[in-house]
Amino acid sequence: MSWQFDNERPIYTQLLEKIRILIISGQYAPGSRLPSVRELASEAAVNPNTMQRALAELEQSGLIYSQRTSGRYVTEDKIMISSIRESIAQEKIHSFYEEMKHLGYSREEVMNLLNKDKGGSST
Amino acid sequence: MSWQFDNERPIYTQLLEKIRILIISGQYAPGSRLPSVRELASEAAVNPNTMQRALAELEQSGLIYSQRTSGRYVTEDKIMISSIRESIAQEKIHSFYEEMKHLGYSREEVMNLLNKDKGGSST
Amino acid sequence: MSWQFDNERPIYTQLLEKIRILIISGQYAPGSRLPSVRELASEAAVNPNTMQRALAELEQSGLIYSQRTSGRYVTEDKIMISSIRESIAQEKIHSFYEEMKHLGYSREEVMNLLNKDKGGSST
Amino acid sequence: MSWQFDNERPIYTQLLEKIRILIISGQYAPGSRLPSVRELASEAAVNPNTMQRALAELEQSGLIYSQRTSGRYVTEDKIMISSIRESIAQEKIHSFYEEMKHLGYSREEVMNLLNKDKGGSST
DNA sequence: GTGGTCTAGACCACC
DNA sequence: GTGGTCTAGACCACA
Repeated sequence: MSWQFDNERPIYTQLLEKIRILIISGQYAPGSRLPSVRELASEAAVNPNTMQRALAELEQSGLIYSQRTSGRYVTEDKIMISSIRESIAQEKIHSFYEEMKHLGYSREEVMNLLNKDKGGSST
Repeated sequence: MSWQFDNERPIYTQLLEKIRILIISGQYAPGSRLPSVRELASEAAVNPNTMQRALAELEQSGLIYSQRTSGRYVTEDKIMISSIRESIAQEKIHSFYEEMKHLGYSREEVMNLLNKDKGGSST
Repeated sequence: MSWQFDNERPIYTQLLEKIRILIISGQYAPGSRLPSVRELASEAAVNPNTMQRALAELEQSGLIYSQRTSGRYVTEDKIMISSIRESIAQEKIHSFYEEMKHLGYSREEVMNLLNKDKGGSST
Repeated sequence: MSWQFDNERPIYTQLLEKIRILIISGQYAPGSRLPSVRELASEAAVNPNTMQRALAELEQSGLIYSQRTSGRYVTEDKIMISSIRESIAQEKIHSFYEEMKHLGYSREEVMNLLNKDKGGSST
């Protein structure tokens, strides 16, 4: 797990997105218990309050819920998880496509470029 | 031209990106003169200082240059413009592709989704 | 019986209120014997300690009393029961009325709205 | 303005509700600027962070929005304001009515009690 | 001066 | 030990 942040955006936002990815991609399974706030915070090397805030926002979105004293759990609602996954993907695709159009690329050109990137190393 | 901003990122950054797009996509032609800071600022409904800052950063990148008394001009260097265009595109493609991989989408799935978005309305 | 809880308030408080309602509304008759802590706890799917605490507080208020060996009983004092019932009702009415006033509703408007809700389904 | 809190619920929740009432009842007019976080915090005698949190939640609900550096403003959307007002009222009425039913009061009895409370002093 | 973020640390109710 | 709240205080980017 990477847990590295850029300074452009708030840390809690980046935490939120990272954990959301872990849930959406199934690495935190539906219904499973998350590590405690303190554990996650120390693992990510942030203040527990910061992690707390990220989790609180995730909770508000419904992806996780907290059980008063026993910990936090991923929602069991697989439909919600996959629908969030899809809506995030849709949003990313749409905005990506728009940005490329603004740069003056047609759909075909975008496709070509995407194909070229196929073997690219990742970060 | 839209000129609407979100509160997540500094306005001057958003201005910078918008103007850069205008140059890269050719709507501000190479060698042409930009509107004055005041004009641009009032058009975008921002503080002239903010617009000034955006232009200053653009100038630093070499995309525009200022002529002492007569104003600011887009660079005549078409090579630079197109190379910036391409590097921005490459970067967007790469990060987009990475993000989709994190969401668990394969290249083929991304392609399919992109094709589906074909007829989507734009903003 | 529902026995479902929200996370905003302590569970033992919610248990307490629910049982108090059962007594006040007569579903646990004056002088009758309550189910054992274990029974109640398993029925409500909570930890026996939690149920215990709820009952202890109820006992303190005088609504129930415990008989050394034979269990807990609802008080025979019908006057006390009905007076508690009325004071709770008064309190609810008063605070409800105040809240509606804060929202800017006159007494007449409240009455109208209450009449409209007449046929509403309940949870 | 009262600004007194009970210990049962988080302070930021109570702050949120109080400010929401001020907006909904029109005491903070649509489009008007709110006092700064620091002002509000000192007025309510709470830590600025606590006030900040309350305002952040209000912002998320759409009732207020923050202008990067100039302050926070009440939404201009009067429709939203009045619809929130009504939904809060509906919710209060419904739950009040339900609670009274649980206590064993019929609609007519509730009406009578409400009428009696007519001249009651408030807190 | 404005909103916003982050840290450090303490304290609490709950189970 | 769990989540949660609150404080105090520092710091930052922004307009």
